[in-house]
This record gives sequence, C-alpha cells and structure tokens, in this order.
Amino acid sequence: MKIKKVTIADIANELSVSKTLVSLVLNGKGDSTSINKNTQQKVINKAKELKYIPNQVARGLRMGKTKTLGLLVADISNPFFARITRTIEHYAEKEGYSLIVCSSDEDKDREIRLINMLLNRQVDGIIMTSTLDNPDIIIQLVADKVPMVLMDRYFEGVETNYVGVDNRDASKNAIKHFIKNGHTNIGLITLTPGYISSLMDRKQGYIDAMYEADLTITEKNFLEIDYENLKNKDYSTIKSFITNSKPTSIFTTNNSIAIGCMEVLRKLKLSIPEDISLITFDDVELFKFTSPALSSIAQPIEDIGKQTVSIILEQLKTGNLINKRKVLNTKLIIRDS
Amino acid sequence: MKIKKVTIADIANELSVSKTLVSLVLNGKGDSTSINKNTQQKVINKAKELKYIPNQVARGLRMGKTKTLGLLVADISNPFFARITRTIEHYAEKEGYSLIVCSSDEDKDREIRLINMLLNRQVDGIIMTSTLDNPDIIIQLVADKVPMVLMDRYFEGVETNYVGVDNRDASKNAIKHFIKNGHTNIGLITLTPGYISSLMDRKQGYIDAMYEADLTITEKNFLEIDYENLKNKDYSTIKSFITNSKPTSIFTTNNSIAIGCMEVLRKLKLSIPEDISLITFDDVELFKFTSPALSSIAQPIEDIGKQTVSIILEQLKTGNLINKRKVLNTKLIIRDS
DNA sequence: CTGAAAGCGCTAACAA
DNA sequence: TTGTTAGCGCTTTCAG
Repeated sequence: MKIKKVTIADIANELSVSKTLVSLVLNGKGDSTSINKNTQQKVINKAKELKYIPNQVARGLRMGKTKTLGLLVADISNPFFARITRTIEHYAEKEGYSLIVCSSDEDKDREIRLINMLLNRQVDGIIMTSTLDNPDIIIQLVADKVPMVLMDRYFEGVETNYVGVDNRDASKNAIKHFIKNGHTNIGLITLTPGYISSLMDRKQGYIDAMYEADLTITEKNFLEIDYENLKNKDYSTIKSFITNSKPTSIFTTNNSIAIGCMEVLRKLKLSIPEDISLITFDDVELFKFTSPALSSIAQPIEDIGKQTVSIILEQLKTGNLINKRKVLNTKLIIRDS
Repeated sequence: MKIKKVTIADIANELSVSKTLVSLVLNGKGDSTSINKNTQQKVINKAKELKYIPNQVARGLRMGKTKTLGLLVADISNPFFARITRTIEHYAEKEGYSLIVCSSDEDKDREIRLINMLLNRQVDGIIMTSTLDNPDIIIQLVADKVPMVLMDRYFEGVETNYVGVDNRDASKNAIKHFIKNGHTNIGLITLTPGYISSLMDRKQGYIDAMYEADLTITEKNFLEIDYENLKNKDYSTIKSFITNSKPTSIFTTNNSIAIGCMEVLRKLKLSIPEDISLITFDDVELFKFTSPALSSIAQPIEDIGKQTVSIILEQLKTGNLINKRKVLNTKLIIRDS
C-alpha cells in the first residue's frame, strides 16, 4: 500500500555522496562541519526533487527521543481540558513537540494502561491529570526519571512537578460569598473518585468556610455523584439530593456537574437564584449567557498550559528532573446565580 | 537522565536464549511457533521482573507502522471538535491506535506544516478537517496512498473518504424555518476562509431557501468574519453588520460565531428573539440553558467519529485505499431563539 | 571536506 | 524447538 519511501540513502546514491553527508546537510549541520556550499545545495535540491520525508521514527530510535509529549487528561471533551490542550499544543509546538492525547475517563485502570501506552511509545515526557488513588505508579515514574508534570491534581508527598490552582482557598471564597448573602444550608456536589486532590481541596475549602462561620455540616450537605452517571447524564442522585436536603445554595466542583445541576433545577421548576443559588468551579464561556448567568471560579487556563509546558521543557533541555510547584490564581466571577 | 532501558536483548541474555525467542513469546506468538510452555513462562516472568517496556518506536521502524493516527482539526478547544476527538479516541483505542492531535487554527500554511509533521512521524493514517483552499496536497496524499479521511469538509473532485453532514440541506431548513415565521431580512454570518466546503454549503443552503421563497439577497445579507478576529473575540464587524443591515434574524454557521453574536446583541441591548432571531450551526450542550435557549443544528458527533475511524481502520486492515462518502443526518433543534 | 561503519530495539526469514 | 542474521532509516564517532 505505502509507496516506496525516499530515504537519505536514495539521495546519497543519486548524488554519489555518503549518507552521512546528506544527514548532516539536511539537519543544518552542513556549515558547522564545513561542507561545500555547492554540495549542500545539491543535497537540498535533490531532497526536494525526490520529495524526501525525514523519518522521525528512525530518528527517534537512533536519538532516543521522539519529540513527543504524552498528554493524559480526564476527558478531552470537557471544555476545561480541551482549552488547556489547545494551549499546551501551542507552546509545545513552538519547540517542535507533538502531543499524543488521551482521556482516562476518571478510570484508574484505564489510566494505568494509557501511561504504559505512552511509555511504550517513548514519549519524552508526560503531562497528566491523574485520577489514581495510589501514587505508586507516579513514584515509579519519578524513580525512572520520566519527565513529568501533574496538572490540576497532585499527590501528597510525591516529589514531582505540579501546576494547578489553590482549590481550597478558591472554594472557601465562593462559600464565603454564599454565607455573606445569608445562606446557611449550602450544598456541595462533587465527583465520586473522592481522593482526587483538586476535588478534595475544593471540598475542604467548603468545610473551612462553613467552619469559620460556625455553620453546621452534616452528611446531608454533601453529594458525590459517580463520574459514569454524570457522563451518561443520569442526574437522579442530584435530583434526590436537592429534594431531600433542600439547600438554598449549591456549590458544584466542576462544570459538568453544574450543567447537570441546572438540568435538574429546571426539571424541578426551581429557579436560580430565587430558589437556589449556584456557584461552580470552572468557568465556561457560555456561562455568561446562561439563564441566569452562572457564577463561577475561573481557572487561568492559558497560564496553566504555559507553565506546564515550560516545566516539562526545562527538564527536557537540562536533562534533569526538577520539582516545581506552581499554584496559580483563580478568579471568582459573581454573575447572577 | 533516562535510566538504562530494558530491552529484549537483556531478557534474552539473562535467560540465555535468543532475542527471537523473547520477541516471539512477548508477542503472543509463542504457541503458534510451538515454543516450550516452560520457556514461555520464564520469558514472561523475566520481562515482568526486569520491568520490560516494549519499545514501540523500534517496533514501528521495523514493521513500517506506528499504530498512530494523526488527527488534524481546526481547533481542539472548540467543543464540536473536542467531542469528536473524544469519540475518535474511543474507537481508535479499541484497535490499539493512539492519536497525535493538532489544530490548524484555520491557517493553511500551518495545516501544511502539520500534515508534514504527521507524515514525518509516520502515522498510519490521517483524519482531518482541512482548511486548505487548494486540494493539491490532499491529492498528493491520495497518490502516495496515505490512508485518510476528510471530516466535516471535503474537496470537490478529490477521490477520498469523507464523513460529514448535509450542510446545505440542514441550513436550508433552518432558513425555511425563519421564513415560515415571517422573516425576510435574514442575515448570514460565516467565517472568512470562504472556500471551506462545509461553510460554502451552509451559505448555499441559505441561498437556496431564500431563492425558493423569492426573497432578495444582497451583499448586505452576508457577513464574513475573520477567524483570527473571532478567536480574539474581536466582534466589531458583527456589530456593524447588525447595526447596518438590521436583520430580523441571523443564521450563524458555527458555534463560535453564535457566541460572538450573542455577545454583540447583548451589548446592543437587542433581545432574542424579540428583536432578532438566531439559529446556529452546531449544537453545544449549554445552548439549552442560554438566555434564551438557542436554536441550533445538531450534528451527530458520536456517529461522525465512529464512521471516520471505521473507514480509516478498513483501509489499514485491507491495505487498500477506499473511497467512501458518508453523509449523516443533522437535527434542527428549535428552542426559544 | 567527506565516508565507512556501528548501532538504536525490534521482527522475520531462514537455518539448524 | 530455538538461534543467526539481516535490516528498518537514521545519527554519529572516528578515519581519512
């Protein structure tokens, strides 16, 4: 099927020079190895004429680096991750790196498979939002000196790079906003894999604020919805949570939950913010236009992507693992909800 | 930096067997080549013990296939493409394929660079939404027998695979809906690279409907907004279009334009649908919750992804290029706008 | 200034 | 039942 491929050997043969020379010239090392300008031009012309396509795979094998980064997110179709991916792609491309993108679907077995797949493919580094409950694999990666940066979620006690936001403080602020407006029965809806650091911190921020205001918290304040259910738009638990706990305000820990929540409130004919107030983590462009405009905590997506790539590139360039921790600022955007 | 890697040679040495044997066993060909069950187990154990990671790059070089697909979209951060990517990832992974994802940003030079990058990386096939005005490169790819499928956008006269929707008919229906509701001054806002097939067809559908209803169309009915401006949220041309042409209804050819449009209408204090009606191509989950709920043309995203992968896999399996054309159905969702 | 040769890790004839 | 050998296409000493 594939048409015979042109290799440097072909160019070398046609020109009766060595592969070495061709390789040197084609890699821009012609001048530094002082190869005849004339010969250089001939090589370049011939390459063009033959429509030579350098084989990155062979190159990767030889050089031990593929110029590829693995990007493992929870779900690429979530606008938060999609936008981050775009910025990561942008900054990675500047340095000649491509991205193998994959989604874990918040499934840890799947994530492990994907990490192995990335390792098989010899990616030069891995950027990931891990959904693991046990960081052993991550620790192993560090031990194996795999350049890596955790995004959005970290692991307590694991020495590696992390880029994210102060989830705890951001959530605390949101809850304080509720409290300031007289709310006392504040519900929190979060996701099931309860060990995910960002989600835990968001919950903790909630607790902090409630505690500080001397408000009591019981199990009735919390709902954990299963990722699978959320994905399948099965919002039944949200519905019963709202009807049972009757919160006057709700804090959701990510954008998908917020959407589910709006769906339920609409079905229940409860209006926002008259009946129930809503603030969510993650800002989505359209929240501005929803009815009512949704209040949210916006993450600095562009910056998260930029910092992430910059850290991984630093490791790739210096050849040393580093251990940076970048906690960026969020913005609480109060709209009409 | 990288720790010494374990190869099949290491396993072979430790066990005093040949690399061949190890390779055979590890690839599950132990039985078919009737290798001693015992030996097989020893190899497997040793591989585990040494934490052997197969090198896909070496394998790819040797076998001439990388088990990687290139996915080139206009912009991965656009929810339409993000969702398609997710489904493509899903179906590709089932067959062991990974995705190198990249965004062209509707920039043809960039797209050409990215196609070359994918070719360099020896992807086994390419799935793309091309933004090219000139299909020469695509024709060349076909000539070079690169498995490929065009998504969303095709090229007239180019014999290759395509998966998309009937843009023309879908748009025509939307406009007919406007007309049925008494609109005569209907604006169309689309994107600048006017040669993109899906966009052209959407415009043509508009023209069809207007023509059929004996409504006159002038230049004042059309606005083409530059992709860069749209991306930078520079909506000034939309604003002047609306104030000048004073349409009573607007059809936007994709979701980003619709968002820009809402932004402008809000600034202009024009309400939907009282002052201006709006229908857009592409449905976004949140349109249901915008104020007012936006009417849209929904594409069968799941199916587009599924068909796309299925076509490319068929080519990969049979080793023959095929030439399929799948035109899927859209759904006009009339909400409150 | 240019070339020969080795080898990255793997698979697949072909031998034994 | 297992091993030898020859590359895949490329880069890179080391020689000339």
